[in-house]
Amino acid sequence: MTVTIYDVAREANVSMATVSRVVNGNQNVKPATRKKVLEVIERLEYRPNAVARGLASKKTTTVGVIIPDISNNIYAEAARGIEDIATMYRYNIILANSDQNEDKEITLLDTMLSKQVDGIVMMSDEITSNIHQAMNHSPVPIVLAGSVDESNQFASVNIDYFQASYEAVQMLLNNGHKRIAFVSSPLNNTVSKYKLNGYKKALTDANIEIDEQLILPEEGSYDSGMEAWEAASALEQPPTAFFAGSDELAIGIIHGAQDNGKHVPEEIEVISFENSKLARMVRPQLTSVVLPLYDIGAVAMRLLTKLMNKEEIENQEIIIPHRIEIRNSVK
Amino acid sequence: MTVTIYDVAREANVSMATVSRVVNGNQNVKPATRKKVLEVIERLEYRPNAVARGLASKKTTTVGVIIPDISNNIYAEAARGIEDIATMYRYNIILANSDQNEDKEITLLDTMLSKQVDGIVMMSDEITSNIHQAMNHSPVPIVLAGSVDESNQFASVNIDYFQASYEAVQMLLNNGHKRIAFVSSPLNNTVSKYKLNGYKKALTDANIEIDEQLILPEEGSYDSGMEAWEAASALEQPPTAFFAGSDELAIGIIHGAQDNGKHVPEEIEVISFENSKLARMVRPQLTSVVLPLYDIGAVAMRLLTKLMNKEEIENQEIIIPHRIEIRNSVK
DNA sequence: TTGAAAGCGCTAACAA
DNA sequence: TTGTTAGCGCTTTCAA
Repeated sequence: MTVTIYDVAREANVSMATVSRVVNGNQNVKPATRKKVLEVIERLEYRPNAVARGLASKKTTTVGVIIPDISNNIYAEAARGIEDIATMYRYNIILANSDQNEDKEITLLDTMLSKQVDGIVMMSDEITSNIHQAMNHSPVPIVLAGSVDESNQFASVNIDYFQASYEAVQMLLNNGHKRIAFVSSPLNNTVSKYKLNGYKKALTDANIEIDEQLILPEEGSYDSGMEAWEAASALEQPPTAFFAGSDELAIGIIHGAQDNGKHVPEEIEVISFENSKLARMVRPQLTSVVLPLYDIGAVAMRLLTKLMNKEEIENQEIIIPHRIEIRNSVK
Repeated sequence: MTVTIYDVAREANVSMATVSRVVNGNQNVKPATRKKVLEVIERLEYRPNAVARGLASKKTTTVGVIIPDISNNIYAEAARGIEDIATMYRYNIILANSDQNEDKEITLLDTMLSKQVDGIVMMSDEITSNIHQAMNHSPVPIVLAGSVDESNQFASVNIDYFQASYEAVQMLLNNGHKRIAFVSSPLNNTVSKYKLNGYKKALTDANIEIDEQLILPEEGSYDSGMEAWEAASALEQPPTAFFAGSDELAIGIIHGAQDNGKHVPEEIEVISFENSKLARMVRPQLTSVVLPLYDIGAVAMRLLTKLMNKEEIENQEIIIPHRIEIRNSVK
């Protein structure tokens, strides 16, 4: 029913090997033969079976992508970067959501390997030792995107979260703030930990004592931003500025403040860490560290192609540059 | 190097057929044999090769997902619904972005079929006749999610866009508005066309003449929402209410109005069509038709599993219920 | 309950 | 430049 390479060979009066050659663009085929084969392929509407090809060649030209949650813009943006570069290099992507769950991440790694992917791009908030081990067992290369592995063993693409946070907090410090709140995801998230360290270092360098009450680990959602504002404003000495770990958090904080009659940035200043398109969709618009998610995904995928190709890599832990986009939530 | 079913068979002193049976949960295996095989599998860390299995069984347990753009929240939400149900039924997903481009959509269909997916979920703004034809050539089932095919030939999952729009505009009408603007994506988008028809019908039923100047086809982005506001407010008789095709558009319109000193909803009322999490992240919060993207994706995938399973389907054009979420952008 | 054997559709030596 | 021939790792009759 389905037409196979064998049907084409018969119709064109050549061997399957020759058909295979023309399909794969092998130059060792006489132009006349190629033409004849191509005609038959078109006439029969022959479509090579990638599964059979994968079995024979041990390459599937598909890569696995494990991310926490595609419906979260942060990851979706990265996924787009990954897919664009994958397409550019003629790979397809098997995409799966892990919900940040260690068991799922490990199961997913296993599933993808059983599907014989040629490589994997992974985004994970915390590379636990179990995941570590699973990754080490992989016969194909894996690169971490926007995820840091503290053992520094795996290929990865990130920005310098510590330094970026340091600069963000410094901006607030330069505006005279002494009480700056840190609002970010739970601290088992490795990236958040780096952000916190940057925050602390900036304060310490400015000779400001760290007040644990101002460190508010939240979920990253809009609502938890509002909650963070409430918790912070209830303090005896409330903060006058916020360093938010994401745009949603920042918007939640700003709305929390505004709903209570506070003006941003006149009374409360807020700096975010993400710079998604949301940053421009609030009043005041968000001043934010730009986290180049698309680029992180794209560079990670590009790195993976090199690894799959067994090219020599000078440095497999890539740090891409960051900057701060100045808008109106900071004076 | 990699361990195969053959290695397991040898180690366990059984035939490959028996190993295959235990791996596939076939009941015709003596418990003792099963136990022995399972032990060897564990000891050897045997992982079945899904590609070989796919070639032999002609099933890959993977489905293709073609969507316009994963970095757009609308599609990402649907993708999550698709993936969740796929996972539930033990399918993996090959995800690709089409950017609404007909050529890409057709190429993608072809690529996925060559990878031998067992089925396809597709989201597309316009099912052109070329796509139509490509879909008809598919040996595996395809279901459209949140996409309407005007020929009514394919399985699909949608809400009643016409009726939902009718109700939204009616809500504005009931508040006394006579000049209501329609702002939505370009009208080659089939869904937008239905929305426009709902809008027109509501006006006509209220004996209000349709003013083409109030129909503003935009891109769907925040910026084009702002532009729509500007264009509309520059009219001799500007609209007093807006029906926006997406949350971003609605927010752009609201900010456009607010930046020019207008109050929403006191002076300008806006109703949206989407109800993403953005709807709550503006002031005033958006009153919006809820477009249940996650559900659309989930139901589409569920339908696909039935089709792949060759189950009898009573109705392959599913319309799921919609409602309007009342918030504060409408009085 | 188990095994033997024939493919699934293709690639990749190797030979000619 | 082309063809022959083994596989790739598994499923699936068919027999035993």
